[in-house]
Amino acid sequence: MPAALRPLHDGLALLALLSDASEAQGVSAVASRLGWPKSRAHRILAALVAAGYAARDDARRYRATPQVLALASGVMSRHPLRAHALPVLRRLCDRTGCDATLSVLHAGRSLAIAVDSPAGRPADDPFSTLGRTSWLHGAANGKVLLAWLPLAEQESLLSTLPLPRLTPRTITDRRRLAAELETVRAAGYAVNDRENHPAVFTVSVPVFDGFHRCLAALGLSRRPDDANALRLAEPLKRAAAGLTRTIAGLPPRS
Amino acid sequence: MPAALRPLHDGLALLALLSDASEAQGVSAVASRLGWPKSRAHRILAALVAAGYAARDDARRYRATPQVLALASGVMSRHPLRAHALPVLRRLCDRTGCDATLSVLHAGRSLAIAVDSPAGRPADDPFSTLGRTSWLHGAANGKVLLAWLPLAEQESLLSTLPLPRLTPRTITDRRRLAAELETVRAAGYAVNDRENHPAVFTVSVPVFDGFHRCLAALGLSRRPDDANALRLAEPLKRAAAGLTRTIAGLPPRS
DNA sequence: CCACCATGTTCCATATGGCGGAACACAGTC
DNA sequence: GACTGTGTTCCGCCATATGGAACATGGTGG
Repeated sequence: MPAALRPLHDGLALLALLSDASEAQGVSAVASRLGWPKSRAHRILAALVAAGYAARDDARRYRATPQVLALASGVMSRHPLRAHALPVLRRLCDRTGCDATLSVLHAGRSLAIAVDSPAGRPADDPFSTLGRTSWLHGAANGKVLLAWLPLAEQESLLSTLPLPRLTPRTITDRRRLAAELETVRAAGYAVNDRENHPAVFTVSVPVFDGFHRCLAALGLSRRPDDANALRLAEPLKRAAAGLTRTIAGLPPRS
Repeated sequence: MPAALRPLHDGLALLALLSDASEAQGVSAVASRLGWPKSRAHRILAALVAAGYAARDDARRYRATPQVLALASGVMSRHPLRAHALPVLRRLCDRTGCDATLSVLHAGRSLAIAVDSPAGRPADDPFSTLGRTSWLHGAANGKVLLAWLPLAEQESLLSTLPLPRLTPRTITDRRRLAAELETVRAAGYAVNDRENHPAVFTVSVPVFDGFHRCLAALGLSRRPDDANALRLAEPLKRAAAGLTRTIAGLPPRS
């Protein structure tokens, strides 16, 4: 039953494209990227502008307006995990000098719902951006989310997910990935050493709810040099345990 | 030329509604809030779910998913002002113990594009949420944005904006508001003393680009008790001046 | 200077697919 | 068991999205 409410579907796709694009996009660029006829791209861009979610440059190129933030504000302020995690992230990255990211599983990817970086420095880790998603097999947070997933879902994901090679070190073999997840579960934390970006090393631990279901993954990222997993893993585990304790009393949330 | 691309328009409206709503909404609730027939609400909700931006509860009620964050991530990470402002916000709120908010003018409202609160405490100010918008006449940031607007636009806004009473102290008279803006320009900062929310006191200063155009407003919020505007205004002014200096070399941005 | 290409915009006959009222199903309540 | 509130499905009508082609526009290079 595809092709339902096509204007809506297309509009959201276009908005996502604009949001992702680093530069303003023209009608033709949009049309070719999405495989649309120009007239459609034009029509939908005009509608997005009319709705205030996109703006047209002097050069007739389009970008997303800050109004899209309004769409996200509710989710950001309302998510209970996020609210409780923010102070924890702050302390973690101030103490370790790393970028801290809290991610949840969404649509087969790892989605960052809370982020912080050390005082006085913008985020280093290119994946440490609110709302940014990563491949599960490449990111430490992704491995954690995968490792503590109920078996049925884990197997289903493991067999259907594509495992593209993101860097030379990415795990692209399903058997090796399964073995890695075993290791992760045993150790209680996951490591990503330049497996999804050549300049990022991450350690991640799970955050549970009251029923020991893994709700999220909490990760610390730094440059790969002299990285010492254990040094990061211990404070991380303690922080996650604290979060788990705080969350345990709260109602669950998708 | 209204009523163009209605499914898109409606879908965005619905998504905004879901995002704003504090609780999950049922089909009927949505329909009545937007004045739609139930069938339309149902159809569009289904489409949003199919697109992954909404999720259906066990109780058949709908909420926005974290995927909407993905729409905002680009805008957040790409906005140059925001990137440079984040460390400044961090220092400000750690030193003063207040919530810090950077806002821009968007569609006749003040829109928060960067936010921070002191370490170890969630945000106090209910308006200190990324993407949240406020009335220009009630918020300190809004007054600043209004006060340094080019005269033509300022007058146009001043004469068209409704000035609803938000608290007993809100300025609802256009003449008084104009006088207040005069004062703000003269002082170099704006104050909002429970004019917006009974428990919020805010001081705000402008951030300029290289041509002395006011790009944004930088505000500090705290509880109204023992608030001392001058104590906050001075460090604020210094921080904003620093930001202005940093920004001056950067290309302008809507 | 003009031919050229790529881009943005407008137009239009067609039929796709959104439309909403009404009928249906399902709970929970008095 | 009648009732009121949900959410869901159905269907004939016709609004309106569709995309190709024609029309602008403007920058580039021969």
